[in-house]
Amino acid sequence: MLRLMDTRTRSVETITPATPGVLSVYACGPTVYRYAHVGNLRTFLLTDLLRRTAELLGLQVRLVQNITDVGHLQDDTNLDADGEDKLLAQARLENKDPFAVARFYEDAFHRDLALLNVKPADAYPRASESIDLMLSLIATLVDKGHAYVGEDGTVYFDARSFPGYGAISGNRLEDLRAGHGATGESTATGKRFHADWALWKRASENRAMTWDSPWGHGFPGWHIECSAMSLDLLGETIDVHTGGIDLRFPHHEDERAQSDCAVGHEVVRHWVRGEHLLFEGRKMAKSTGNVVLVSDVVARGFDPLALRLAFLSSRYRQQANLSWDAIAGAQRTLDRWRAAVAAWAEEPSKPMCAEVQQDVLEAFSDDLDTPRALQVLRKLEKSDLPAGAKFETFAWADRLLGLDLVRDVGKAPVPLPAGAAELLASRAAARAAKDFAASDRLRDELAVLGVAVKDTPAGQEWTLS
RNA sequence: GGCCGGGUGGCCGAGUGGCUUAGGCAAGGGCCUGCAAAGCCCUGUACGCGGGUUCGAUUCCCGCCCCGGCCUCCA
Repeated sequence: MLRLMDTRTRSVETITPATPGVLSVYACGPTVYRYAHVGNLRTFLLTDLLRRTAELLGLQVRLVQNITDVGHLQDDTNLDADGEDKLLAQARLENKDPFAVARFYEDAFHRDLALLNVKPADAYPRASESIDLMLSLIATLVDKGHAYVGEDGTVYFDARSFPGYGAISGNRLEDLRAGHGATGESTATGKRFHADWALWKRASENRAMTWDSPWGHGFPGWHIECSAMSLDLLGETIDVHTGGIDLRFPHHEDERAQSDCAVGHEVVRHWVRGEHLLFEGRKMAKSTGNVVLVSDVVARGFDPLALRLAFLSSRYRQQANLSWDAIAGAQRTLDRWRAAVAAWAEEPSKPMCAEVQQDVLEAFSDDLDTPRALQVLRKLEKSDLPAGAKFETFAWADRLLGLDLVRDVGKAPVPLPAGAAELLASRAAARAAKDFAASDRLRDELAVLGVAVKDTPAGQEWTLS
């Protein structure tokens, strides 16, 4: 049985799909105006772990993840026609068409997911291609009295029309400060109430990324896209909705209000959110200047899956403090496990260790307790169970871990650099003759070529560094 | 002002009303080795502060301090 921390009820809930056997999951995706940083990816990994666990438990998973390529403003309080969209700002910076920018970073997003072994979702709907869905949802909300056209021509959701507003975030309408952050002053002109938010914004004719609508030429607000696309692709009941903790408010609060008001009942059954990743003690953010990309991890010589392992070593709903040391430590473990798995694979296959298998699956089922699962596997690694059983169990567990642990099994030997074979032969001869001065000199020469030599009872062995 | 999450040994990080009190990294000692490397073994008794509940609290409750985040940009 899969259990997850539901941030609405604030307790660990057993996940029972509304449709038996089929788990529907909606994951808040990226706004594709820049590369995703590793903090973003940690949240996407959460969805992947959920999916892998559910599948191993025998559920069919229907996963939808949106691509936000329009409507996400730099500053949502600036609701006039010049409100700057994140994508438009980036397009201006890069001197490109905004949709070209969006497609570029969307491709990068998919590549990053692949590098982290995150399985693709079943659908990646784009906001810009779901405008009709949003317009019809907005019309429904206006008809039902949950939305109104403000004096500025923008369509707003009436926050006070949804009694459950605030249930996710714990924010009470009367305690919300008007305006942006602590500054206090609202800059929006057409709202009836400061907590109302825009569903459709009026825009001037010459603005890019705009569409015609019954409420004039304009563009959608950020929150409405998730309601529209999730209702369309997953229906009026969604088992699990994932995202980052920072989306709790206002994004998810507003999405819930829109979806529930449109269909008349609770749409999302469970909200699951990943905590922030800190880097060197600070939240990873552009404004903090500590953004790390997958490409940065690769540039430092690490396997992207070392990053995945580093993430697995802490619980998704705990803030984690990542560092280069932590990634390096994960890389060492990853290397050791891959080598061990490859060595075990040489031994006769034995049945999986059922107890370990059960413990690992139970750890994942228990609100994705990956640190515990890793502990179970470390114990197995050091146990005196047959190598064949260790191999089978690790190979099985990798379906959850996604670390390519069997990558080096039966791997063809890597060719030596030119001249290295001769040096190795000379060194073997020198050692046989107990000429250790020559032996040490040859070891240094091989190291320069990138060949690391170590001596074992069976003779010298080498690896490429 | 409101809301959320934390404070665990040198560092990172699990966890728990008592039990041999994770694990990793780093450190020290040892085995092994011609020397290294790798590996293996051993060592280090920690839970922010003050109260309370309890036979017993790091774990539960209250207060306080500190840290991170959110309050209409954010995974």
